[in-house]
Amino acid sequence: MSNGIAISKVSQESAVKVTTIRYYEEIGLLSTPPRTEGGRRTYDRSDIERLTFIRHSRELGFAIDQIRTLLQLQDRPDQSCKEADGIAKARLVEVKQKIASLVALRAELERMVDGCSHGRVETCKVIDILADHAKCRHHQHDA
Amino acid sequence: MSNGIAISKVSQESAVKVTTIRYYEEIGLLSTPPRTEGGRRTYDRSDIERLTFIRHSRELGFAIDQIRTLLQLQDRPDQSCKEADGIAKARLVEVKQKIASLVALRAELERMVDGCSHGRVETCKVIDILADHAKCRHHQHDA
DNA sequence: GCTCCATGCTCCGGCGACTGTAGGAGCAAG
DNA sequence: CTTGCTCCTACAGTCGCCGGAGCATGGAGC
Repeated sequence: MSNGIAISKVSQESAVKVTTIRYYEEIGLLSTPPRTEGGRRTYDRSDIERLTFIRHSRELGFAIDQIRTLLQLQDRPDQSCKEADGIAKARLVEVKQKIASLVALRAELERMVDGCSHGRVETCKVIDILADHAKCRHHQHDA
Repeated sequence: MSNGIAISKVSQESAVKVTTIRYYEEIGLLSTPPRTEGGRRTYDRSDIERLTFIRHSRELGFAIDQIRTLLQLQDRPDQSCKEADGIAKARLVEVKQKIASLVALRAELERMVDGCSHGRVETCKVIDILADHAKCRHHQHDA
C-alpha cells in the first residue's frame, strides 16, 4: 500500500546515485521525504524533477550553493530572473577562462610529447620541460 | 652559522607555499630535510629545484602520484623515458577531453544566457533549460 | 644579557562534493 | 520461513591542500 517511490527508483529516473540523494537531503538541497513504517524514504514525481534539475546543473558545473539559489528562484516564478542570469553568466566566464588555460596547457603538453625522442630520460623533453620552467612558453596555465 | 636555506626562502624561490612544502614532506614527495638544533627545517638548492619541478607539474595538472613517478624517473637519467612519455600522453588525452566537454558546456551556457529575456523567472531560459534536460542539445558534458 | 616579534613548529579541522564501509534492519519472493 | 536484495545510520576516506591555535626559536636592536 505504498504509493511513494523508492529511493532506488528515484535514483534510476533522475540519474542521481542513491548515496548522493541522501547526501543532498543531508545538506538541505532536498527536503526530508516522508518515510514508510519501516523507516524507508518515499518520494514522488516532483522529487525526481528536482533531482534532474540538480543533476543537470551539476553537469553544467554550477556549485551546490548556486544550485540552492537557482532552486529557490524556480520555486518563485514571478520573480525577476536577473539573479539566475547572473549565475549563468558568471559560470560562462569561468568556463571560458578554463578553456583558455586548458588550451595553453594542451599546447605545452603537445610540445613535451612531440619533443620526446623516445630515448633515455637524460634527453627526454618531458622531464626536461618539467624541470626547467624557463623552457615553458606558457606561464598562465592554472588548471 | 646556518648554511641551510629556511623554509620561507624555499617557499619564495619555488613559489610553493610553506604549508604545502610541509605537506609534500608528509606525503613523501620531498625527503625529510635536516633540522637545526631548534628543530627548524633546512634546505638546499636541489630542494628548490625539486619543488619547482613539482609545482610546474601540478600546474600542468599531473596528479601527485604521477609526479612521484616523474620524480623517480628524473633521478635515474639512464632509464627509458617511455613511462614519462606515457604519463604526459595520458594527461594530454585528459586535457583534450576536458576541452571538448567545456566547449560543449560553453555552447549550452551561451544559449541559456542569450535566450534570457531578462523578465520573470517564469519565462526564463536559464531555469527552463536546467529544469528540462530534454531541451539540452549536448548530453556529453561532464565537467 | 634581554626583549621583541617575525618566523618556525606540531596538531588538527576544514574545504567541496561526494564515495565507501560496517553493521545492521526491512521486505518480497520462493 | 528462509534467502537475498534493498535500505538504513554513522562515520571514515578521497584529493590537494589551507588556515588557525598555541607554543618554541632565533636574529636584531638596546
